[in-house]
Amino acid sequence: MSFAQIPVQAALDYAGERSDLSLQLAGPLRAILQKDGLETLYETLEHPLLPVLMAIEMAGVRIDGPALATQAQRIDEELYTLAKRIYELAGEEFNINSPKKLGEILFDKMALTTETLRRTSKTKAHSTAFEVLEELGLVHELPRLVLEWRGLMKLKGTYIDALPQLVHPQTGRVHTCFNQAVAATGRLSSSDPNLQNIPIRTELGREIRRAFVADRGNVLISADYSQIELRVLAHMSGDPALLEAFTGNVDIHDRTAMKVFGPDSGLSEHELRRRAKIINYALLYGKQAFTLAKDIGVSREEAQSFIDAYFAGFPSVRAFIDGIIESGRNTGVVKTMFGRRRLVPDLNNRNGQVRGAAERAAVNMPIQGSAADILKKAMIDVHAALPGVAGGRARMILTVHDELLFEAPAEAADETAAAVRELMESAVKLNVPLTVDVGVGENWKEAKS
DNA sequence: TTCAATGGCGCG
DNA sequence: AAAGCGCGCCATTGAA
Repeated sequence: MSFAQIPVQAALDYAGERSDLSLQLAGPLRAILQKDGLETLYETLEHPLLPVLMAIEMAGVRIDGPALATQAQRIDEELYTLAKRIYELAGEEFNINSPKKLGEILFDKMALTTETLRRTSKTKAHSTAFEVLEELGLVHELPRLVLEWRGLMKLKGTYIDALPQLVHPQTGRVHTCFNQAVAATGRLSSSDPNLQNIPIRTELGREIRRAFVADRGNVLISADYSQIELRVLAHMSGDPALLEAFTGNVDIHDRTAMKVFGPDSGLSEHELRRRAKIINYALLYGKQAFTLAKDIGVSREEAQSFIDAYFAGFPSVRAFIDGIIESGRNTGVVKTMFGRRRLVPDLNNRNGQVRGAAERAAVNMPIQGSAADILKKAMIDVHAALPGVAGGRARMILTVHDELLFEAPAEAADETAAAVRELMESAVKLNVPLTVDVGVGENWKEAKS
């Protein structure tokens, strides 16, 4: 959308050139749209979305800089303490941020080993990725400390230190750039800065998210689609059990737990739901028993039996997956509900690894892409309605795949929340209801209730 | 100084 | 790491 990545002088030179090129390209590109049956998608979705994205970018988001600065100090102290201990255990000082140096310490100097050799894909060096350090952590303290150090370092470098520097001097807010033609599935991406990967999963992460705040007198309103990809799956596959669960407002993870683990597995409700959630979101895209076993802490054989039970319980899902791969192999293309296309030539690749990866991507695209289509439609509808809501004082300020974030005067919070929920839930008509969770708060974390 | 490749990891 | 998918950004490394 913006010139975020283009140097100023180049942008000046480029502006005129881009206008001319756009004009030259319009004809040929229109012909391609027509040939591929994409004119409706363009006219009704992508083109109307453009001004919405521009409005969001210009609105920006307010960041509580001092709050982040306070965090930075505390993190620095923890990092210093951790590093000192790591150096003691290693018997020398080294760059913990360098996988190369860390590997030399762990595997050469200390001679730690993993069950099976893990090498990085490009350089065939010893991997020091999370799973490796996690395994090494069972027998030694140092890798555990390195993981802790990495977690702090990641959040500090990527968010705590970086975000305050990106506050625009004129607006006092952070303005991202939404990229409309990057993701292969039709999703939007966000860059400079990326506001679609703000932390939330750890306590420190949640602290960072609390630094995304509303202006004085305003509140933030978060509205996110509940399990939208699974609902899209229910709609597209027509699976009776999935349709029934969503229509009857049954908790989908509990339902999967029942189908996969049975009524008397002996597991706690919480553990059942946790495992079922992983299964729901993973199996659809081809997760293997090997990886599932690691994720939920069971044997490979048990994991395989869960996978078998899942597809036995949702038979149309199996057929849906196979159908996408089959038609993709024949036509070279997979599509979303709205007709968005992704070319998948590698479905016929003779290399099994490459072919397998292509199959998983091909199955993922119609689901992830249809969810993206739906959110885009909702964005257009909501943005069009905002002038009539809360006296036109509510603004859309962010979009994150299945969530929209708004800023509105505190006294208009309820009115705005209700309007947003209604518009999002009725943006698209599926064979299952779309439900939206709405929350209000002074900051983003609080608004996600 | 800048760039690209790499390993690694934040989010949905 | 890869043997769920989709992204973008960080620091390091080596080269230009």
